[in-house]
Amino acid sequence: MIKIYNTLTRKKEELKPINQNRIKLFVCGPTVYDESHIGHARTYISFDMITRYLKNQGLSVFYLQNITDIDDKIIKRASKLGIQPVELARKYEKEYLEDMHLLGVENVNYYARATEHIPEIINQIERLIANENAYETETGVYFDESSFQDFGKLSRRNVEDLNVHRINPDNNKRNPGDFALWKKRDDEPFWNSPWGKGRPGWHIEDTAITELYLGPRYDIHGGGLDLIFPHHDAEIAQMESVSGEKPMVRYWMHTGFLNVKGEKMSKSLGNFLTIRDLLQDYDPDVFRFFVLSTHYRSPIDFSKSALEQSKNSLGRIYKFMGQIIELIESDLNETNDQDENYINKLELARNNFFKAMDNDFNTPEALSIIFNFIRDFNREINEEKVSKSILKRVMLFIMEWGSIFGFKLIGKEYYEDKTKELIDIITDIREELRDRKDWELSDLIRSKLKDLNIVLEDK
RNA sequence: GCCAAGGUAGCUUAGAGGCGAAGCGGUGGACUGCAGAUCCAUUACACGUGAGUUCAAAUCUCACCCUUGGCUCCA
Repeated sequence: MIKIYNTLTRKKEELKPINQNRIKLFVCGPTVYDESHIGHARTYISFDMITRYLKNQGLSVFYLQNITDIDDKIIKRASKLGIQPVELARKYEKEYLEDMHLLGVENVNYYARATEHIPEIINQIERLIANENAYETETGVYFDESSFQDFGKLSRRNVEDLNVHRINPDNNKRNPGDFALWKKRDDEPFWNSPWGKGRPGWHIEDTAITELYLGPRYDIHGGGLDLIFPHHDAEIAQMESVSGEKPMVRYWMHTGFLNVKGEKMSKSLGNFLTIRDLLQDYDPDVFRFFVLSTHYRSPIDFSKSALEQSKNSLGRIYKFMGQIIELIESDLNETNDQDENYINKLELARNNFFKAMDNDFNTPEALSIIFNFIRDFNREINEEKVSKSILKRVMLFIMEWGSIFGFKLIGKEYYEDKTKELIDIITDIREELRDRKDWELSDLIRSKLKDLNIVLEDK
């Protein structure tokens, strides 16, 4: 039984799909105006793991993500660079997808661009106006917060608070908390609409897209903690007003922030790190392990030393796997009289592992079970009590872990490229040999290196 | 001000009333020609502070201290 922490109820609830064993999942995608950063990576790695686990548990998942490819930031940046907004958006969308691929995020079934769903957006706004949930002003079309009783139910804010802290009141709006569905603009990229030229507001693309592909009600909606308010509250208001059905989403899932040295990562603080910067220095798997070694809802503090720790921890698992494979390829007995005992131990560990994952995807606890298991089995292996058939089962268990956490444990060497350092060591040793006038061995080294197209030229 | 999340060994993190957890790191030992890997032991008064409830509190209650975040750009 999988339990999920639902932001809406602030409780863990049993996952019950709306439709048999199918899960419809939507996660808010990025606004593609710049390179993606490691905070994005944290969120999308988390939902990738979640999707992998749901699939492992026999659920059929349709994972949809939007791409916000039109908004103020894109337009501003593009005009600064003297290029078309669409050009900028496509460039960063491409980089985003490449980054995700490198990080092993590969379970999104469909990416939906906002600009390719303008008719659906307009149609949804028209229905909101018809329902008297929205109204038109000189500057655009706005959602009327007072028309939706549950407004703010996800973030648990009340409307009065929202109105007090409004920064720039727009006098055309009925309530300060009303948000734009359609912005009337004709000096920027625009689309024609019943309200003239303009472009969509921030929140409407998601509900237009999810209504099209997932319907008015679906299972899980995810995103970063920072989207709860106002974005997800706005989505609920829009969709539940349009359809009259509720809840729009059964389970709201939010990932915690990634901080750097205890502070929020931001460009102004100078602690901003893009995925590309990160991957200059670290293996994607190491970052992935780092992310999954903290619960997805907890804040996670990024630092070089934390990544070093992750690298060593992950290395332990890779080494164990290497050892297992080596033994399976050895001439060990296929079975022995201890097998039953080990099958029981293995099953116990496996059950505990799944129990941890069932509990709101508790990857840190699941990892601690894996490490305990590895220690115990290392001990047994040292004492040479384990047969080949057991080792094969162990291998399958670790690989199952790998498939859920997103690590390819086979066919991937776990070491850094130290070629340059290695050559330095070899040439140093050869220099030592030459000093000793061991011409035979130093010539042999030179010729062996030449076979590898590495040419040494002595002065 | 309002609303959240959090403070657990040197570090990174789980746990949520009852045998002191996992990894990383440090130290010692076993194994090894040496090293590594691995194992064992050890390092640790482990639970922000002060009260309370309870046979029993890191876990529940209250108060307080501290950190971080959100409060219409945000993953």
